[in-house]
Amino acid sequence: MPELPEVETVVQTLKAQLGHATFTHVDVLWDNIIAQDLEEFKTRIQNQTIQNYGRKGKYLLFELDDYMLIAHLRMEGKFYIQMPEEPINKHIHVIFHLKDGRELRYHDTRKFGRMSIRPKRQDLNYEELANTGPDALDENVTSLELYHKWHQKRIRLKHMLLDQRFLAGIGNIYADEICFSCQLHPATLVTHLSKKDFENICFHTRRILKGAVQAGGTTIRSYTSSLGVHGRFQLELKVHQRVHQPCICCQTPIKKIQLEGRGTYFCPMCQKRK
DNA sequence: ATACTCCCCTGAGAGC
DNA sequence: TGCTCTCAGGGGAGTA
Repeated sequence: MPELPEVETVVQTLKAQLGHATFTHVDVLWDNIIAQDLEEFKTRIQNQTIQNYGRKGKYLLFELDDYMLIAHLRMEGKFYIQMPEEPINKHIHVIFHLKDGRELRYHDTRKFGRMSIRPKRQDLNYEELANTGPDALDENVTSLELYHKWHQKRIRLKHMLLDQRFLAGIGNIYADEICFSCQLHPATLVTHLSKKDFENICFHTRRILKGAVQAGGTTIRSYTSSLGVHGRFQLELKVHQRVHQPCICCQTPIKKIQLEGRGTYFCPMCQKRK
């Protein structure tokens, strides 16, 4: 599923392939993808040119002349740039028509993704982003700030990592990888974490996500209009999806448990509960 | 304020 | 082979 690095790859790829494209109109084939009044969405997109591309956490931000097109891919959302004559896959739910004749098509097998168009504003205070904290790659946020804000909460480490108000962009896969790199049990209570632990969490979060962005970036050339734009995570996962396989550090079989309703992988030897 | 539960969806995999 | 059942999962909404 797309997490921060995949979304970043999508942003960069669309920027390279679409540039300052202009929308003529949009066809919506599945209404629930649109998180606002459908007619309002359709009206606002007309004749808008993309001025800039951005991202906050897992949200894609297309800055238009007067509006911001905000999209979340959730589990399986993808954007394709295709020509009108290309067949429309059954999982295509939104078709943006471009002035240059191409189409930006939104593909989403499970229909979990959402998008909306809001009047543009400088402060990024869009309702969609209300629960989105600082971007995980925003270096201006210090571990000490995060420590003061979070260490007294009665939640587990995995919960904090998945909470987009902590650092936006971390999903289930990277949360497990971060816990592993920090040698912390995902069920550790946040109140038991030290300032040093928060330092490690920030360091490894950024290290892992940046590495994944790089990996996504390296495959950017392979994207074509028919291939789809969805980002690829090619880094080797150290614990996630590796149940029963030996830990790369100590050979202990990786365990899988349910935590916060999420499948959670960890090494019972390397990651001790504090 | 915080903590659950439900919901949105489909494809994959299990069981028969 | 083919049917039915179960489940994953980000995040918002609703409820306790």
